[in-house]
Amino acid sequence: MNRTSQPKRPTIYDLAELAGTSASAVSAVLNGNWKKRRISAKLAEKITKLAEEQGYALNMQASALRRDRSRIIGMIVPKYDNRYFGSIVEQFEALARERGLFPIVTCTRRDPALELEAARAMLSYQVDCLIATGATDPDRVMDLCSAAGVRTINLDLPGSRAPSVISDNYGGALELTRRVLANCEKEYGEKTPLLFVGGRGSDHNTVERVRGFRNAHAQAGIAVDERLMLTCGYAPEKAENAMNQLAERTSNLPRGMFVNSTISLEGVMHWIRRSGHYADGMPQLGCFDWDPFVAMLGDHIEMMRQDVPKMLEAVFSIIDSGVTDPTVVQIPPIVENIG
Amino acid sequence: MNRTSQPKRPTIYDLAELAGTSASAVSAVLNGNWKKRRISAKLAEKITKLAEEQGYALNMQASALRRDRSRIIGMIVPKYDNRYFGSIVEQFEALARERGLFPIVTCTRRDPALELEAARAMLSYQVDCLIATGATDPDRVMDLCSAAGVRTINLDLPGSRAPSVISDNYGGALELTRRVLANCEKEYGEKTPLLFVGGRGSDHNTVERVRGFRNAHAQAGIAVDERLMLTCGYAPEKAENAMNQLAERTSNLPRGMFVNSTISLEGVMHWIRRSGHYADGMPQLGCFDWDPFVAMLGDHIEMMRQDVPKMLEAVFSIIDSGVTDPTVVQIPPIVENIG
DNA sequence: CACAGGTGCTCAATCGATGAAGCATCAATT
DNA sequence: AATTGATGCTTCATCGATTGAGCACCTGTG
Repeated sequence: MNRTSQPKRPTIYDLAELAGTSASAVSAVLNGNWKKRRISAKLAEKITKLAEEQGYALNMQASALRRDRSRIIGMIVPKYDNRYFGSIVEQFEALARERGLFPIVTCTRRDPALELEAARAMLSYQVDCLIATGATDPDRVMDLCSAAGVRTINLDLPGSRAPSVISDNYGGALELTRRVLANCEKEYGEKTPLLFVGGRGSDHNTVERVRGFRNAHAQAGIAVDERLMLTCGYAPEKAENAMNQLAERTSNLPRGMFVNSTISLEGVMHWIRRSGHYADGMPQLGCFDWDPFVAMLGDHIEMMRQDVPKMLEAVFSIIDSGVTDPTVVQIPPIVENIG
Repeated sequence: MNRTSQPKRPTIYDLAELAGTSASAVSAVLNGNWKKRRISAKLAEKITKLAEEQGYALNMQASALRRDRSRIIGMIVPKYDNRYFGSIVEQFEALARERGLFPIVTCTRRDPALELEAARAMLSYQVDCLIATGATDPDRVMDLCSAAGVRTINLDLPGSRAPSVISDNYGGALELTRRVLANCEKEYGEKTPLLFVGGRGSDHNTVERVRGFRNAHAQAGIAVDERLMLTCGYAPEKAENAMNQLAERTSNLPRGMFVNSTISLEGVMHWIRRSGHYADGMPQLGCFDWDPFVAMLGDHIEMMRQDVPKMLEAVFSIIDSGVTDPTVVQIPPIVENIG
């Protein structure tokens, strides 16, 4: 197949020698602007064929070093363990490739230190632009990048010094809370405050969702029970612990719950099964995020699905338009119908 | 913060000028081998401080161009829409970083053309090694890479010309089938063949799982019903269509099912809900893959969880040991207990 | 016949980091 | 005084691709 199985990959100089021409001609042909550089179609064809035969692959390090732009676009993402971030990454890669950009994505496990380290690594790889998804400290990431002259865009969680694309957390939470409250009233015939569980009290999304949650209660004429506000973090174990502690404090468990992510829901559901509470009937649930199997868990659960395609379109239209001021684009999430 | 907000990022030459020294001294200090190069601690400290102040970040393109190895390790992965691939990627990134490698991952959406394009792109970025996860055509990827002198390791699906790490699909399927058959017998009091749904008839994993499925039937003294072997692809819609067509062909639907992935299970569950079949009672299910919410769907479902941590340890021990011959390492999957 | 303008290429500098080779300087030894 | 051997640096070529500048050669026009 390949001649004498070269250990080294061929360069434009190797091809030039084989074709009896110069490296600059080869370069011009292979990066497509041979017409501008007035190379004959005959030579172009010869070089193209040779490149194919030799299994030539452009050395992007060399190419990116020479050009001003690297055509690499980076994204940091907290986790790969749910459909929301999974589809963000898939969509990001697809849209990046459509634009001829090379996407590199790295997962920071919700660890602020890893977040900065990852951002630094991306800068070393000369990314033209960095998308910080769900960053715990978007502004520090932004500082790092702006010092290097690299644009940032925040996704999922907003920052204060770069453009951000986020869900309409307030509106989504308002609607989701309304629905769960309505389900409770329909099911149990009484107005009763919901539990709020999951998320960090310090993060913008949680703050906004809590606001929507409170306003929906106010509009329904229901007083929020402050003991039922559990912003304990997103991880399943944290949600489960919070539920355990709640159950120790009170015998009067809530009839309905607002769960702040599928990943927190995992802990809540696990607790419900393990603890034996709600053995007489599941609570009415609302989940801010979507998962196909959660949708099959029963008809007592409502979901808000964040509109990932629209969010990423917004991100790329910011990139394309060159906006850099800290505007916040809010994308309404979608009420997901069961089944 | 940063002086006059330079649009260009500082290079070792900029730092050298500021420090009144040479670029090679700066380079030696910043990449840590200044002791070998006999740079004084005093100068080293001065340069380090200056680098920090100026927000210096190494240009990896330049660095990688100069060195022989890029310290980049690539992975291609079919999808991000399930926990299996999600945890593979997370684990991969963690282990790569532990070794001082920079992981780049790209998702190929089960598209053979995109798979090759992605592999080519990775080669352009001079990856030292490429992990092909669940590749539809691992040997083509291998050919591309070996022409460029880059090692490949297959993960999840084996190839014939590079080392592979896969689950023990035969053993896992044998055990899973046994369990579902036993559940059926316990529940319905009769021996009855299961349905097999999902996966591609051409892929190694599916072939092996079918083999385990058949042998478990044989060992239980049950004849496999050939009309119930639906290797229709992995996508939810494909599984759903296959179920629809099956239901049109027969009125006698199976009492138990072997579903070849969570993603196929999504389609099967959707069909069960929509179609109204099984309204009188869910079938006994077995799923080759794990998802926390599936585990909560009920007690009529068994799961085999692929042992991702062990699989990735195996991958990196192959990398570390330098093995390149086409050995296949099989990692037993884990029976996941409900709840 | 001179000269403009086009065609088809080559030369050489450049991007930033690296490291082998080499050059001072100084202290210790013969 | 001459030699050896550290010590502490600098110089320069190099990695592979890109691109402005420039060199031959050819065709057509006045």
